[in-house]
Amino acid sequence: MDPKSSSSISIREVAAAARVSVATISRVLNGKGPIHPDTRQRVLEVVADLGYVPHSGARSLSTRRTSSVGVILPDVYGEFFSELIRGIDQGAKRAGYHILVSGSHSDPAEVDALLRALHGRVDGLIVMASMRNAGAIRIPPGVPVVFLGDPPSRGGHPSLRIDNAGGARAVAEHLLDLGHRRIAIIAGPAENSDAEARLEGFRAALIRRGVEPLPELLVQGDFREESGRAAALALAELETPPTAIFATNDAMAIGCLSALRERGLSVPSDIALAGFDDVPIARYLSPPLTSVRVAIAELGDRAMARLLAGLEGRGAEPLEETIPAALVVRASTAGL
Amino acid sequence: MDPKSSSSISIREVAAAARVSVATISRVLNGKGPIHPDTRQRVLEVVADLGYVPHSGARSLSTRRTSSVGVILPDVYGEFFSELIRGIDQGAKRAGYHILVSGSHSDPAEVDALLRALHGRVDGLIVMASMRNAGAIRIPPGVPVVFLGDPPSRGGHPSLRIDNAGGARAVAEHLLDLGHRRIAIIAGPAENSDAEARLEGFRAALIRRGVEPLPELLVQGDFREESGRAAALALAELETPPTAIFATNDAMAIGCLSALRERGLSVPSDIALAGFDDVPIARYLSPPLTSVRVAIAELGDRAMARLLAGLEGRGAEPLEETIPAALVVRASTAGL
DNA sequence: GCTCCGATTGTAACCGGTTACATCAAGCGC
DNA sequence: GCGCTTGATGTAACCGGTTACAATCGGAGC
Repeated sequence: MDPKSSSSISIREVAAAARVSVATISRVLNGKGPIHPDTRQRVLEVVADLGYVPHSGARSLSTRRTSSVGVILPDVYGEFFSELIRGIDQGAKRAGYHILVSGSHSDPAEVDALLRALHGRVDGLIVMASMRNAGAIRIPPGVPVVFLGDPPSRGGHPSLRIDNAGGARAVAEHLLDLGHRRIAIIAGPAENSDAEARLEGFRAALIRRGVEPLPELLVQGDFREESGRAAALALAELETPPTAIFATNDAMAIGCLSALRERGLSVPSDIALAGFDDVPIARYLSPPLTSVRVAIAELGDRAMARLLAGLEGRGAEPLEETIPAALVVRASTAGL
Repeated sequence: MDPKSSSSISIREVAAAARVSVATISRVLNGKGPIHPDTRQRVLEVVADLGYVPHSGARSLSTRRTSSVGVILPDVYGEFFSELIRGIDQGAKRAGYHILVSGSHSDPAEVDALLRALHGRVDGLIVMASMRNAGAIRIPPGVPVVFLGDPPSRGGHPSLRIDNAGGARAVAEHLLDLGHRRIAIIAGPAENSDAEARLEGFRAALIRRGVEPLPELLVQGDFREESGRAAALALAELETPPTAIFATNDAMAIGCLSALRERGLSVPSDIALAGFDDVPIARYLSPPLTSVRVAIAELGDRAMARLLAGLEGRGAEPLEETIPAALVVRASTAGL
């Protein structure tokens, strides 16, 4: 009723107030060992009275469990990471864990510093290192880690990835089935492994079907709307414009759409357009955008599940796991 | 070169290996107190050799500083929270802090449990509790906290908010200046304080200019695209449809746009449309969407700055701070 | 030569919990 | 009545760092 206004009280003070030992307080609060009902009652009253809250940091030190996991991402910007974090957080909460999130780590050295800072603060790690240079990351031995995205399962750590190639292949086959042969591709950032997998998956599918990808129909983008705009404008300038465009993510597809409309080109009658990611607004564009749906939150959730499995000893199952990507056909690629 | 493969080594083992005391190790690693160059050299070599990484948890216990702050959000879904987290993370990183994020806390009791679990794990908190029932949250005494959004500065904790009312007013005046008088409003979720502030700000501005908001032009939404669609369809059905629509967030405006186009109504010539948030794609819609730009990341950054100020003793300044919201006019509200 | 001082380093208490082990009393079987 | 088991609780070591205070040592000052 009148909690000490001072900073915080320790278990020993509670013990003194309840006229028992610290061990008893600890046991009552953790439901361990036999405790006399009267004692438990008294302890709980004192605890409530003093407004005592155990110091998790101290508890972690002696139990060697922090109940939290570190999440290291290349960035925390945009729809994708938002969903990813949501999935991870969801999985964490279900298991009573907390997540320590850190983003914007372009530099491997920075990631390294972060890993050190996290030592003793987390029980395990979920690391997404999309950039190529990620190979340099040194995971301290003995720490359970789950990788997201590209890095091959280094050091036997499990990894999860999105089926970028499969999704891209589905788009390619869909466009080919519609009769398209002059298909442009807007690639993502060079150092991004998702971007690369999508590009390669798409090209491979074209080739498999006997359609040679044309160099002049490959435009470099950076996954942002503006680069999609620029790409579309460049493609529209060609003497023989493509009949279809595959943007390797939705943001670029959106920029694309905006530019095509400006140019007076109609989608899909003049040019068909497909994206990747199936962001929530894809279906609300006009025309609604054909895209590839990836269960991003599920990716996060699975990652956390894998990590927790590792933490609790029950180990591996398959070392690599792939989250499926499903084609979602909408009006932007309606038949020719 | 051959770090022990075992889990982890302690400072005492390092001390033994370097033939010095633990105090010396600590001093070398933290740059405290005078250390003989030779000693420092030797210690650093041993540390590198053994791959020793200090246990942050233990350090926190004795220094009583965790270098991390808790971030409690009602949800972590969507563009808004993504940006917010980015801003917070950015501010945190600049100051060498980590962030413990937790979302999806609809229930105040849950938040309460979380606060307890975070005790001793974080130095301070950033709490966003948009839901009405948030008043029940009991912040433990002595913990620096910064609130985001609605809650009045309880217990003298500083709070930051977005200038929802101001932004909404700007939209209203813009539409009025364009000559619109029959203006529909798509409200956000009832229990959301941002939604309410936008709604009220808008209505107040209309009234101030002598335009009475009509009940039949007020549609309930939930901040999601689909509710925007539904609202637009309902409004289009009216005998006298509005000449302009203010959607209290962009997601709903996007749904709206999609429905209007489907209905064959042209924006802005048939109906003008404005949103709120200025999400990245707003400018790529067709027509580009008039919206209200909120520096969300800045909100997060400021919140962290305020919290850090509180942590370092240099206290208050104004207790409440408002992040401005600026009208961004685009084609969706071009002149009549 | 002796005292004093600063540089350097060690010792041990402490942060706030958990828990192995010890203690003590009561109940039980014989 | 005695040894043993079981229940309830206390004692103190330990988790892995930090740091106040003490100790040691070489040179400066007198």
